[in-house]
Amino acid sequence: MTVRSYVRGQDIVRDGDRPSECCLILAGFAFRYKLLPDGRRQIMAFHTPGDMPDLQSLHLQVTDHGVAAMMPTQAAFISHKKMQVLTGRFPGLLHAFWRDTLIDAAIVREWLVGNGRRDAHERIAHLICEMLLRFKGVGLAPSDTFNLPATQADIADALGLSNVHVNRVLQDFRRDGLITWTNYTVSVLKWDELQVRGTFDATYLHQVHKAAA
Amino acid sequence: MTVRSYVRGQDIVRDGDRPSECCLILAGFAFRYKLLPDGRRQIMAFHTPGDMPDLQSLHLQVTDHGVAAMMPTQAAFISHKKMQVLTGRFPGLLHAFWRDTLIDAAIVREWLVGNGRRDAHERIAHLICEMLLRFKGVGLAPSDTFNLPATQADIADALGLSNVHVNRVLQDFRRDGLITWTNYTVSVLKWDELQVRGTFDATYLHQVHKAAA
DNA sequence: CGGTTGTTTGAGTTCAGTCAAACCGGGTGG
DNA sequence: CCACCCGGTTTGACTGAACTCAAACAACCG
Repeated sequence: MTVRSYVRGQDIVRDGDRPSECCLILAGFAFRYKLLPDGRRQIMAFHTPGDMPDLQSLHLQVTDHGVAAMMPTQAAFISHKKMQVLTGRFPGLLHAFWRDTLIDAAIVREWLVGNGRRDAHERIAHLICEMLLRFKGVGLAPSDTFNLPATQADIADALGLSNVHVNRVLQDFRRDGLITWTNYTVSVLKWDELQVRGTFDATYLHQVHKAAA
Repeated sequence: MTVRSYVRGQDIVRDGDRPSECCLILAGFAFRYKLLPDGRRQIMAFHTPGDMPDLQSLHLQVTDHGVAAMMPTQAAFISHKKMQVLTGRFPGLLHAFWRDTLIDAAIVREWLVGNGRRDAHERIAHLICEMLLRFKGVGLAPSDTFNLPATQADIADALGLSNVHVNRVLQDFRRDGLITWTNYTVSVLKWDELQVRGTFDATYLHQVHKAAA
């Protein structure tokens, strides 16, 4: 097992690789993304410490998307061989990993709904709701405030919008007193209303402890 | 194990259920979908005979989306208990199921890219490319022609477009001699050009036999 | 032969994109 | 210590892809 460090923007896993190890985020923030030939980018997930964004490499030879750091980030790498030994010995672990990839997929599906059928305001409200609950679940948002090292352009690429439009929607939400969002720090001021604006329903997160919010 | 029959539009798995069994499509066609409170719909996957759209229910208590029949369809239901016995006895099966859910997720991610960053022409071209390769893989498109029991409104709900716009794009593709699409039968006439128009790259399908096309 | 479902066409609208410039704060080097 | 730069945010003006609404058309079916 090796640990490596990354700076903002650096690839942790490269699209097209054939990894022989899985990575575990130890500290920092990462996202998964795909690029179209002409440079358009779609971000498909945000990852916090404790996540293993790369579990699929255990079964799928070639990686079909990249993982990049959003800020100084440390990741541990565990060889597939060792993973197999571990899961062979502790079948519970195997099911936990599988479950993890299933929740991951559930979140991507919800994003698909957003990019397909929600308008810009709904998408952004929904994303904030999701972040807050997920971050609460892992202790990254003890109050209704959390740190999110994403630029407005990153948010745009996650939600299929332009950075300009993200900016305008955020201003609307600020004007309406729903949130504050400065300096990579997000605070949710009116949770209930934000949920409504985002047509948010937390079922898809499959959280065991229904985090109160 | 029980077998049930469904008509077009009927739910095979209902959103919000707590299933105690997994379903296997035996014949027909199905899709997975979510509805927003006001009725907007997002289709998240199409399924052919042999697929198990519901594998996630093995690990996630409550279903976060529906599965519905696109035409007269038969599905077999296998209890979770039996699934556990099977996978316990044949660990290879367990990994095959996991792998299947991973590919499923990879396809959803690619759809996310489409709905987020591809325009209408690209989305539709991409979907046709994907369908052709997947259907070839399971013998449903021996030539470059296949049956797809989806209305233009279904396609619209899969791609985050309006039915009217889908119609207009299809006319463009027909005019350019890329495809024909009548009576639920799709033929790809210019595979190479269609791939270009859809910025299609088959990596994400993780097909073992690189299906020639 | 009506009724129903799906496709096609036309006209007008809008949400979000593009382009371009101004602004702002933090870091750096002269 | 300040001028400059750079990444990120904000603002304004204009554009356009895709949507909505509404009606016509076509095919199928009982």
